[in-house]
Amino acid sequence: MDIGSKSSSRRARAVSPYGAGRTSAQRATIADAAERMSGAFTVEELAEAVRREGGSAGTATVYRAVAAMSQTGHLERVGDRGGKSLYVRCDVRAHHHHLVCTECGSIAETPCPLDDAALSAAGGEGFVVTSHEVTVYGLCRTCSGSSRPAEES
Amino acid sequence: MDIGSKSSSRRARAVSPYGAGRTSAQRATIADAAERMSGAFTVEELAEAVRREGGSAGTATVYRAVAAMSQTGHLERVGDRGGKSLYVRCDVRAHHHHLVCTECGSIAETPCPLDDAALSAAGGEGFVVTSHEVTVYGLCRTCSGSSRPAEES
DNA sequence: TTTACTGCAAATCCTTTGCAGTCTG
DNA sequence: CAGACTGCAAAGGATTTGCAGTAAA
Repeated sequence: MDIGSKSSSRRARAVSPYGAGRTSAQRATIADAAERMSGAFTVEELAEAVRREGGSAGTATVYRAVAAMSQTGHLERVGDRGGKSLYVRCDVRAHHHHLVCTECGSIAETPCPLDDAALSAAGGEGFVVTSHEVTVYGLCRTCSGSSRPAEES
Repeated sequence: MDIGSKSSSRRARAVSPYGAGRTSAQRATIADAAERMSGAFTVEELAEAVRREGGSAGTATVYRAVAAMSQTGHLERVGDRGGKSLYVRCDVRAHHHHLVCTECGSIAETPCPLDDAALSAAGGEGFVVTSHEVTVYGLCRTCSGSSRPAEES
């Protein structure tokens, strides 16, 4: 999100493997770690994963890498957990959205359920739709199977 | 959002006028100011609006009021601008989503473009859909009229 | 050689919290 | 009266930034 400084994803030159301008060991390891993460993760968790993989990267570096990868679409921010931003790795190629399990936090991709007609209809008269975001919350297969679907504050 | 500390919008008892437990002058003024805000606003902007209306309310109070109103659905967080959370006043009664103008930041409501079928289809096998969020970005009537409709997702 | 990327630590700064006093119900 | 709500100021804590050093191109 971040309204006001909307993403205008103009792409002029081919992006580097991981969205970075240069290929440093850290950026590569960070991208790799992100690739292996299952579900959503915080920057902090990603940093831990990097170290676990044997790499080293300061907090600032991870933050900067995440920012870079978010800009190229390799990563996407999908909300927050306890004040920390949550990100998920994305398949840059296809337009898709996310299924978020409110029980365990796992995230899965889902094809876009909206077509152009639905979108322009949503926009209505005078509103030019340029992009959209859809997030579906619920219980993943695992969570819906074992825990009671109860839920009430 | 805030995955992990879900939102279960089940309401048990009738809510007070503005979602507060008690009706203090501040809460009333804050709710009023929110009512008058056009588009999205930050807590800080809401506080300014309150003072402009002649009321007084400390920052902490406004934050607490916003939190309370968010919980009752009178306010909804719709992203952030420069690190500050953005909120919009909502019509509590109907299920709807938001149209966000990426040019001026104004926000409008739009009916939900998804039906149950589309939702369960999105969830697919094993995922139990409990709620969802849709945000449509584009240019509002005003902005699309005067500025070039460039940009593509 | 140029300059993007790193790291560390200091700095930012939005948001939350502790507490004592005030006011609603 | 009980306990919600306020305000002020002091945390709290995620994210950013300055700077000098290192390495990719």
